[in-house]
Amino acid sequence: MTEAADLLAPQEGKRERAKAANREAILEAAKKVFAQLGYETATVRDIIRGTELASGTFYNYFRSKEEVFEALADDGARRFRPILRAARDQAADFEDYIRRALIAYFMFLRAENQAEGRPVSERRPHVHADTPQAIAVYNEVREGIEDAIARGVAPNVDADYLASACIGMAQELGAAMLERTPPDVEGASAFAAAFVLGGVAGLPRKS
Amino acid sequence: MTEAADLLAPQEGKRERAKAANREAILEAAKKVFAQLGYETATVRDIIRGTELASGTFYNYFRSKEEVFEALADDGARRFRPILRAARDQAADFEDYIRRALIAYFMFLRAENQAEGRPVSERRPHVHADTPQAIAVYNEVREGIEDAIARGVAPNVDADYLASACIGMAQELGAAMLERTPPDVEGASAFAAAFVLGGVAGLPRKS
Amino acid sequence: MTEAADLLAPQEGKRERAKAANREAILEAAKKVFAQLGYETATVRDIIRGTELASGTFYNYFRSKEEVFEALADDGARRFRPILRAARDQAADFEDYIRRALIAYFMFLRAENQAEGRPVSERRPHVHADTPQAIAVYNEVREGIEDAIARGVAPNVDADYLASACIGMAQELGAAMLERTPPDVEGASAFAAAFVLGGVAGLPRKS
Amino acid sequence: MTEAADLLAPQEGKRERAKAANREAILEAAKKVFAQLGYETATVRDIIRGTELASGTFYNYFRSKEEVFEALADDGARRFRPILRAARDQAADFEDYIRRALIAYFMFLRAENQAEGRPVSERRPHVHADTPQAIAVYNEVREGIEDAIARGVAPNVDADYLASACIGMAQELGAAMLERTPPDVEGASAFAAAFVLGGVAGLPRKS
DNA sequence: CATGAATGAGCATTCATTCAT
DNA sequence: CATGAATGAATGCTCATTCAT
Repeated sequence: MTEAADLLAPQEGKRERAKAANREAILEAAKKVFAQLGYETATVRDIIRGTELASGTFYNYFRSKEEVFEALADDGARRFRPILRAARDQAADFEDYIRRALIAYFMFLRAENQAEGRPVSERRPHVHADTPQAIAVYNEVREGIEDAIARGVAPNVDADYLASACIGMAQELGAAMLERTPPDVEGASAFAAAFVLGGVAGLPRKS
Repeated sequence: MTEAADLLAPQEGKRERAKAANREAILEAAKKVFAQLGYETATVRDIIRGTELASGTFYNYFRSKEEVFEALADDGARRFRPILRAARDQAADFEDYIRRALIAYFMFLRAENQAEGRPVSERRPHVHADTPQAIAVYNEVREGIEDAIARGVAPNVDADYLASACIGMAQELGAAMLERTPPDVEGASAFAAAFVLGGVAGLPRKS
Repeated sequence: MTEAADLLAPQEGKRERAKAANREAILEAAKKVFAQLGYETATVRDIIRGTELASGTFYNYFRSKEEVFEALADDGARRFRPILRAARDQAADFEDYIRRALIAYFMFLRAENQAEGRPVSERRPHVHADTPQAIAVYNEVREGIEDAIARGVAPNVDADYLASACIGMAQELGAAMLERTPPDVEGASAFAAAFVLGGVAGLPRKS
Repeated sequence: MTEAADLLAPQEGKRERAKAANREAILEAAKKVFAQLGYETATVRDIIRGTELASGTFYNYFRSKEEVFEALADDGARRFRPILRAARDQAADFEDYIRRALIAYFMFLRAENQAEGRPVSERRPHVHADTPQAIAVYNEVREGIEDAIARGVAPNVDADYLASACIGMAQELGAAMLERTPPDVEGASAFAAAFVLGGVAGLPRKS
């Protein structure tokens, strides 16, 4: 506000830096907590317990658990969208697009989960990842597929069903991939692409 | 309650029958409650509220919410397994098996969910069905597929990946199906079968 | 429910008795707490701290602080109304009615507050009693006065103003009375009656 | 910090003026907030939100919510006392004094509350105004009455009771007046004066 | 065995107050 | 002095679970 002060004071911004760091700390903690406990089970207290902050401080940054969740989802979407977009732009044809998209997806998945995942043996067996990023990516991919069909670059099949099928497959395959050490993005991508392309080929065209 | 039985049955077994009836009532209520509220959101109180029993009585039958959940899952599995088994036994070949299994799966899904579903618009978008039965069936199907590959009736591909892919696809497709009114088991089954069979055909054989 | 058992079991009802006792304990504690701290300042925890019950137990009896408050107010009203009614029915004329009503009011006040009042030296100086009973009685009295004017037994003056004036006077006078030891109901009643009757006599009649 | 500047200081006083302005801003905001929310419900945050200052700044001027409240009360008293004093000095006799004092009181009340009042329908029915000024005036008036009796210009009645009666009446009548639009100071004053004078006339003299 | 009141840990959230900047 | 982020105690309330009846 006072410019004179600004000139003298490069140390101004310490507060801003702390603020950003705290926000990041909360998001980081929330990411872990959501991954380990799931959205419903996770509590705001679990999240702040994962930081060095006090309970009230959480509310200086987010108004609720829901809001952190959305911030995280936005973040995931923001980072994944351009990747998927690039895949689409560079793709020669539908087959190429599928291949690129799947590689992008599995790479993203590995990147996001390299930190630490849910303990291998779940309490709730095999209920799907409801982490914010997963959901964001989920939606992104679904749109991509529906869009491809709408634009006619993909065969004219039931778009909703196809998107669901691909998404479900990729999601579950992703989980399987992540359980291998190291997660073989290559193998999973190749498998998924072949499966989808073969699958689409076998599908009945819509009237 | 069942008068005929009462007539035949001096009073012996009255307790047993009451016990069984109570247990059944709890399971029935739990099924509805899980379907409507989801596992996490549902409370033990929600469940007993769905019966005519007192809260404490719940604990004479189950030690916790988790335990009812598992009982329900076991129940689902117990009822689905023979159906799947029959599909396998009657199947002429792999293609036929897949078709039958998928039809069985989607029919089971519809049957389980026809009662009353979660309000259409979820709070958390597209987090998977976490009803006990779905999970049970999930595992059943996975075993079926892995078994088929192991027995050589299915092409020699990565079993884990294939099972995951099929399961994920079927699960998500099932969700999409249930959102159509009425749920078209036929369409979904046909779609899924074509997709899987095409997909398998496109898959690289393992060395 | 089982009548036979009922016959055998005079000890049945232990639970009911405990329940009633607890309810009473909460009301009793709430009465003290509201009197000492005021409605706003008082917390549910303050109330249960005044009993031997656990925090959650409060909610088996009342849904909120507001609800205890109302129960207390209802209670006060229920006990005061017949007294006031009797005063009215037995009164020979308006003067007699006022006298009786005021005596009834001050007696009720003494009875309610004989237990223990707010510490003489308040933190918030002289903000009026917002105890449930006081409010209940307040409303009762106001209605009595307005009714008397409406029925023509009282001089035709501004009813709203008169009720307010009487109420305010009685309230404050009551507080003053309670600070004398022992509270002289007689003196206060006589003073108040004379004041009101003289006051009414001096009032301008409405057109 | 700049003491030197202060000593030399053409610009001297800038700080003081800012300080005074801030203090005033807080008091002004507090007045509104207390009037709208009531003392208990109002929070320090509500108050500073009504200024352009930062939360911490509040504590450079007042140590707590309680302290602002008292400052406001002092302020009210400081402004009302001379008015009441003037009424006394100009009064020809006791009757005149009462009349003038009540007019002064109701005018002051209207002036203080003309800005914006609490929403008409209170949550808690008819708990008295707990604004600081009202309390200050309350005390001022009480002293005035007790003083008058002590000085013998008023009839020799129970001073404590008379003060209480008048105060209570005026307070409640004031509330009733404020609920009329526009608040008729004239009518209320006339009513109150007639009531009090008549009332006093009817009172038993002390031995 | 059924009952349902009691329990108390736990949760989300608010708020007065402090203190580094 | 002003600032506003951090703090953590306190609050209302829920809920799984226990246990006397």
